[in-house]
Amino acid sequence: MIAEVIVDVPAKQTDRPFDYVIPQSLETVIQIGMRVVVPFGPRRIQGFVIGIKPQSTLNKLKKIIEPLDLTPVLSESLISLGNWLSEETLSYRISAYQAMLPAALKAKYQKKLQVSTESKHLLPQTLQDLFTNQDSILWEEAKETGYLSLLQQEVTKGHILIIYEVKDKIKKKKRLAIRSALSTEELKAYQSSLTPRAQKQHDVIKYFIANNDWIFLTDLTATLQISNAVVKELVKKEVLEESEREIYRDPYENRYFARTEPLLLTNEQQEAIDPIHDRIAKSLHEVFLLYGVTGSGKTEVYLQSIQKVLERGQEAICLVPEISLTPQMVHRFKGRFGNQVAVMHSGLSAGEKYDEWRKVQRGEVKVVVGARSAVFAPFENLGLIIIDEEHETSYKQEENPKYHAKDVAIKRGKQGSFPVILGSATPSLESFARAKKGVYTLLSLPKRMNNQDLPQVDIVDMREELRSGNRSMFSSSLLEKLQLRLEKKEQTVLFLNKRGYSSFVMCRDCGYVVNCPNCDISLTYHRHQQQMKCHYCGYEDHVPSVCPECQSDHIRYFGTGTQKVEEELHKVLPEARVIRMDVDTTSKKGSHERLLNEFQKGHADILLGTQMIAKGLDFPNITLVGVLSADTMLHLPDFRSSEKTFQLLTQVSGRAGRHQLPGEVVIQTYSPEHYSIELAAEQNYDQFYEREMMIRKGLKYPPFYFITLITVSHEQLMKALDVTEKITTFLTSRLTKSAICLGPVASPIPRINNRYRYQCLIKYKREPELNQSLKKILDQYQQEVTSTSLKISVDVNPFILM
DNA sequence: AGCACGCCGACT
DNA sequence: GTCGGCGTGCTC
Repeated sequence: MIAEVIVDVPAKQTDRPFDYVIPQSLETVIQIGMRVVVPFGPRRIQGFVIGIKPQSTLNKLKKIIEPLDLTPVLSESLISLGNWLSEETLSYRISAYQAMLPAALKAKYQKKLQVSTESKHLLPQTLQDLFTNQDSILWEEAKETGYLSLLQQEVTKGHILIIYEVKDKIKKKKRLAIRSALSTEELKAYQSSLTPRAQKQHDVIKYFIANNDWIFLTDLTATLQISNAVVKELVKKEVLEESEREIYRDPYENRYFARTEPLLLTNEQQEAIDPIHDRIAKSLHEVFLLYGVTGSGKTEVYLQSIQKVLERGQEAICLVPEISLTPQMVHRFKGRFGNQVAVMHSGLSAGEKYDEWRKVQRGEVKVVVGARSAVFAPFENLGLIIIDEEHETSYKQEENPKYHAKDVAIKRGKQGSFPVILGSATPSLESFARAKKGVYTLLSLPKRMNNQDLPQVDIVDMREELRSGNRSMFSSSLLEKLQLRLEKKEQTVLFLNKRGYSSFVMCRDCGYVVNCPNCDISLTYHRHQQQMKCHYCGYEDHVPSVCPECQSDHIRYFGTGTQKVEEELHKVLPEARVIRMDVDTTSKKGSHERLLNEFQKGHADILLGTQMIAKGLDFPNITLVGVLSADTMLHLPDFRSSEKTFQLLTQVSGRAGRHQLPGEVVIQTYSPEHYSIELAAEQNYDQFYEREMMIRKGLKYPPFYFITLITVSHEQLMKALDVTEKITTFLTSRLTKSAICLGPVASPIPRINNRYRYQCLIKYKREPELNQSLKKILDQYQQEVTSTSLKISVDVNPFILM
């Protein structure tokens, strides 16, 4: 039989199946969806079997070397989903398949030089020394010895072989398990033959007479209070046998989740859930937009919908944005569905991710809660996909394949004929517009659960503060309220919006800003290392003490980091206990949850943080939320900046007063009259939607138009510009009249790592030929892409326009 | 992506 | 006359 294999070479020319003979011995083993090792040119590489057929049109085929899996890692439906994904995102099929699997399944390649014992003595002395203790050395190491040409001579003589190894990236975690090697009768006989002094052995035998199953060595020694030696001795005597047993790493091991029962739904929740339950029962595909204000009980709707799916013997996926940020969410799912839940998020190690994935693959769990890539969970009988906080940008992957989890979810929903729920308090304009058009079904939860009032929001004009002589980062109003909370022993959350607002070094005399020499952006100041770093290429430099332009020593850093805010806080409120949450304090595993726990227990008065504290916090004692700089991302070159600002502010404000105590919110801003800030303060989504839609319509942006962004980069500015120009001309000629092709324009970051970047932005309504045209472009420049430094990136529905 | 093959300049 | 530079094209 012949296998069609997609090989692990992400390139245009290899983005198609290659035929291989399945050797007789593997005919019953090799299945569609398995990873295999195949010879490819002189190398050995990994590939995916995507088809099996009796014959090939070619006649001199190579053989599959070996399978890498015992069971397929991709089902046929996931393979076709992968093909769709590569088609939609214009990426390679191999990249699409790999994006659907845990990283642990990506192959690791090693090139080695190997010498056989017979030919070892034939080598020149210098080379023999290299192989004294080993039969092979890594190619990389060989390069460093400087004997590479000498070694290559031996390769041609046939004394040394070049071998290519394909390995899995991680090892399976194993533990030693023990069981009896004898029958119960034999054990009893052995027991009676023991001397009375061998008490411990006696205990072990007694245990195995009662239990003849496998037990982990560690568990056995712990329960019987014995040492390993006792067991090892019995293994040696062949009374017991041992075996390496594969185990799962459970990130939530030893954690207790209080069991919860379905809550009684409010009338509104019931009305929202009815149509969902109906489509689940009828196995109908439909997309629901669940639009519910913060605290309206969306999660309970999710949980009870999943319940329904499980009762029908189907499985469900719930996507949440970066789940490690919301341990509370995990608690709710584990509490309701116990060990039927697998959790997948970026906080897990590669091994843990792999283990969670395998629980799904083996059918040991029925529910997955996870970040973006969990949308590919290998369930075979899916009944529901939920996307919580559907407006979140983290659902879009910025690397190839540049997919949006929402599109994948809907595709799977259509294929499997089941509903998809998109939930948000601040839906993306795209989704809300679709709901209004009837493409999605709108379900609303307009009221908070306990009818709590929305918090009182104050907008503080920081320009006024400055005029009245307050140069600190806290307005007098915020400071006053902070003091009041300290007295009343209530908690405050301070939110610093850092995105698009990094600390940079500027000369106060001449305005010189320290820039990266390779990229056209300013270097970011890193306080703890006293260094300047470029976030795009990694360039590092010292902080200058005098201005390189005008020699003035009035050069200092600008921008507000959480550390600086913390210092200021200590100055003005020395008695306040502050917990700071940012990338520095949460980089260690589990530290995120630990800090939140401390805050919840009341070990601090103020929680100070960035983006990451905007979601999921639901603590009864928080009565004040302060937003230190509401408008920093309003001025980014992004047509979604108003939308993002509105969503973020609404989100943050929702943190206050979720329980008995009423909440207050202070928003500090330099543009208090901006509609996204004013309307976020009122929590007025509907009016924001209307305003923003008007603007989008005028500017021909989504949801009125689709957009696709092409970015061309090259070491030479002229080349990048020239190619972009040609692409723009080509596209303009092939698109319909209603499409707009903007370009070539310099990218908002015109140079990264010494590569100049130009873009072409396409806005269109309906362009069925677009994908075809884009493929043509990629084909056209394929040669230049491989031979010169030209790079062309295509992003269909981009979220970042840089 | 790698790697071999192949055609030109700088050395023993 | 050979070593090694990297342009070109292929990998079942």
